[in-house]
Amino acid sequence: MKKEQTFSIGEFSAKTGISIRTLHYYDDLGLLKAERDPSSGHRLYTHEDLRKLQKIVSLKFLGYRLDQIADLIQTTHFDLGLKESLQMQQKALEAKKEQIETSIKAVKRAISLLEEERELDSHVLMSVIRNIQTEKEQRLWLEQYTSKEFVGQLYDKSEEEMIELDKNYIRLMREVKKLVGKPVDDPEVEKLIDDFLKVSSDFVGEQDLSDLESLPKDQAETLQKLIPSPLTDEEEAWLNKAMDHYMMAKGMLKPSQSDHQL
Amino acid sequence: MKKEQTFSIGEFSAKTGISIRTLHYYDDLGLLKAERDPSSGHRLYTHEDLRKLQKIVSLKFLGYRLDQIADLIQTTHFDLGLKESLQMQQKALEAKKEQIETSIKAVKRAISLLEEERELDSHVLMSVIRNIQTEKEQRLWLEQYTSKEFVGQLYDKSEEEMIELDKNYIRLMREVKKLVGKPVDDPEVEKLIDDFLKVSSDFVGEQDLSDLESLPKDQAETLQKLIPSPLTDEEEAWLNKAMDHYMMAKGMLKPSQSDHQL
DNA sequence: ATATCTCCTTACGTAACTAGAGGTGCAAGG
DNA sequence: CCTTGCACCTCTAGTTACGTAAGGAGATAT
Repeated sequence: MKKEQTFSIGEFSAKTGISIRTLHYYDDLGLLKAERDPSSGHRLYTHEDLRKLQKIVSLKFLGYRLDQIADLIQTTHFDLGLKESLQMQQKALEAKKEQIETSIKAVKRAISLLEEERELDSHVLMSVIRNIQTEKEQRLWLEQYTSKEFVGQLYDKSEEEMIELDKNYIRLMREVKKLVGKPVDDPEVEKLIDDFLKVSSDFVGEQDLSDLESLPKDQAETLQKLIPSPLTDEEEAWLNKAMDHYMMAKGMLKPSQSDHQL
Repeated sequence: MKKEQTFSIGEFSAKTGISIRTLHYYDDLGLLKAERDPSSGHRLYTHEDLRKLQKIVSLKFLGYRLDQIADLIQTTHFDLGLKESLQMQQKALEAKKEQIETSIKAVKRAISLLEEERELDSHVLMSVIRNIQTEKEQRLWLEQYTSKEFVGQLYDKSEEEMIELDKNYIRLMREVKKLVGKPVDDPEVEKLIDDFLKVSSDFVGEQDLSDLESLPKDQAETLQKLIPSPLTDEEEAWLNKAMDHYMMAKGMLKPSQSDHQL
């Protein structure tokens, strides 16, 4: 005759910090079935249940879903089989972590941009964010066609450089949106294109562009999908026209696919 | 007459990587309403919609919920008002990140324990995990009653020390589970308690225990809730008895609340 | 006798989709 | 002409891990 101390669901909930509703739920699922007081129908929890619940909570903490936990708590001894499973959990968790870290990076950059500019076009901000979001894909994609070093030089910049680039980018986009529609030979427009080219060359730094220029045209389209533009169709068309005109005027040939993407 | 190129939902989905279902869903929500071909009823997406979708995806990336996004995409210009909102996002994201990091830590430790031991009692492993999970609370709680330095010395150990401690812990628990029921004056039991005390003193290191011993008894209970034991009631009771006997025999007084918790 | 307390069950709400069933319109192949 | 297939449509239900609320029973306190 063990005196088997039991607890009501309320006591058990208070003891463990797990809500009554959750205990009901686990009971319904069969994950943690409590005995019943035959007269009242009230659930009775034992010390044994307490340990079982601790197991459940721990496994949940490791990232397992309840149905997986239902399987796992059957076994009283863990062996190397669990190791594999744990390694999968680890990978899943690390993926989540990385994705959150990228988001944090984007949020931070958005904040510092807002601090500098105090008001900006939503499309512009969005395109900056989307750029961060897709950076990894962009790199992987570019590495396919160029080299790892090239990509590294392109992307691995310091915090300040990044912000500087963002600011320039924003300024340029603002200008474009302001000047759109003006004749392509307007001096203001010419200055804009000048600026554009300067910022672009700052961006790529002192590296060799031949890698980039050897990209076939159809793949440049794929790249465009990865790097979103904050411009409307008209703005984009106008900018292309202005670019072409500038190139022609300066005798820099090739009035075809001018690429103004950063 | 703008030629307004439009896309079917399939094309749009392929272009953006967002599933057709999701596009339907966004349409139903009113988040991204597509025009309809009057004859077929098919959805028609424009370039405008593309940019809107990019905004949606970007905001989702920043951690906003769809209903919040529905509000946010109304405004075409962002200002300092958004900054606060972004800072909240940042905090939320960082909280998530921390929690994931703790989980990763737990998973890693579980893995390395499994590698060392190759098979172990599930309760023991769970209690190790739960210990990691509640470490923060334990620290906060202890800091209330002792000092920050004391707590720091207790918890801030190197990776190897941690694993070493875990291994000792596991060994002790295994021993307890093996010897449970033996008479308290059995030499094996005595050796176990010896071991227990040695490991405990290794754990607290060369620091002053007076801080810990001044904890009132009722609060020691609270601590027990935070630090789960992998032992069954019998095992626990037996261990307490053995402890008391050991203390008495060695003339170390106080046969009351022996505390074998790590 | 009534109010309060703890417990019970049933069932709907949440977030952001995914999956499936069942149906329409249109083009090409037999 | 009929069928097949494709791309699209709508509508319903399922997913995860609960939270919240409604309505009721039995025990205790005033």
